[in-house]
Amino acid sequence: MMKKPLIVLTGPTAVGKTKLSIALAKAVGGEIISADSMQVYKYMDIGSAKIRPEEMDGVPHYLVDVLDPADEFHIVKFQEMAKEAMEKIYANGHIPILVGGTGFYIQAIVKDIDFTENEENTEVRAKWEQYAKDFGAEALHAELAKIDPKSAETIPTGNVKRVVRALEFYELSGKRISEHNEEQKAKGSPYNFACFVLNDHRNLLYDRIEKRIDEMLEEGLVEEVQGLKDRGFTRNMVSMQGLGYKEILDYLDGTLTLEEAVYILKRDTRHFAKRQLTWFRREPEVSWINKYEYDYNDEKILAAMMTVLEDKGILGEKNGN
RNA sequence: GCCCAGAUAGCUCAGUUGGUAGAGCAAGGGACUGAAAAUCCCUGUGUCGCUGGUUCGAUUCCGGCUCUGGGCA
Repeated sequence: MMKKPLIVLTGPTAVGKTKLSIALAKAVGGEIISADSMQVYKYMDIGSAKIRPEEMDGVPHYLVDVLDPADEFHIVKFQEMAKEAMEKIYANGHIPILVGGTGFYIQAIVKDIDFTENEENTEVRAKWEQYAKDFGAEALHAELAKIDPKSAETIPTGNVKRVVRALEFYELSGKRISEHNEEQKAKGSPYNFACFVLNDHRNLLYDRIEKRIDEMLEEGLVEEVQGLKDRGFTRNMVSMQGLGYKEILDYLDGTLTLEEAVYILKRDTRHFAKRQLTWFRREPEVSWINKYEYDYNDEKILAAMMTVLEDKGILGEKNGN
């Protein structure tokens, strides 16, 4: 059976993915699935740089504006929802386009990573978190070394979050997470896919990030966060840990001045963009689209993308319809 | 005009009882498989303001100059 087509458009925050995604979808007859951990949430429009309905220009979007900020969202849920959306898009005779900056989420789809090993169990996780608090990160790490030495070697002692997950994984599934990871890494993709990473010179990207944050503030980011606070959403929720939300929340709570909050927000968004690029760099099968190589011209960029899609035969099936 | 305090990494500063220097932040690199806009790891040479002097040797001591704070007139 022929592999189904899949297009991915990613890149660091604020490079211009959203704008390009619409042009791409129109050129290819695609429908968009957001691979973004914050744009899924309702009421979080400004801070998540969510696409506005009028910007969609008729292109169907999935996984945007569908969850309540109090809802849990994580990679497994994302994968489920995204796959469901893909089925609909294929049924429509269209090509799914995954658009977003979360490399981990994209990989979960492209490689179809298997997360079915165990059910989520907050008790086990809470137990190990408490263990770390009581006895320290080193003691926790020592526990991991007992059952999964390989993971213990790879995961730094200080990264309590990942040590806890490794311990949790073993306790719930009886398997070592290091083995699970190796299996999943070895997998090929079930899709005929192309993954584009949109990028620009680092300093220009940083300029754009800062400018965009200033614009968010002008558009009413503070008011948006105040509104979320009024609705009872709190910082312990995953949604409120998003960039722009946690910092403004600190300001509203009086922990920071607005100036400090904005400084931290800009800085942490820069750090985030850098981390995103680190992730994409190690992905072997991606096509880098450096905007400066195309004179910042969307038509040229689109033409380059179309060439890749044709070479990979991704548009072939659609034309056959 | 006079007095005092500064002038050291992109920024804020520490330090060298004279043997050419180090923290935090920024910046850069990396990891990541059920919190990922999260979590974590690694990376510090710069005319020590300029200019004379003392000295084997000055960023460190002395003089002058420039600039920046603050004070007195």
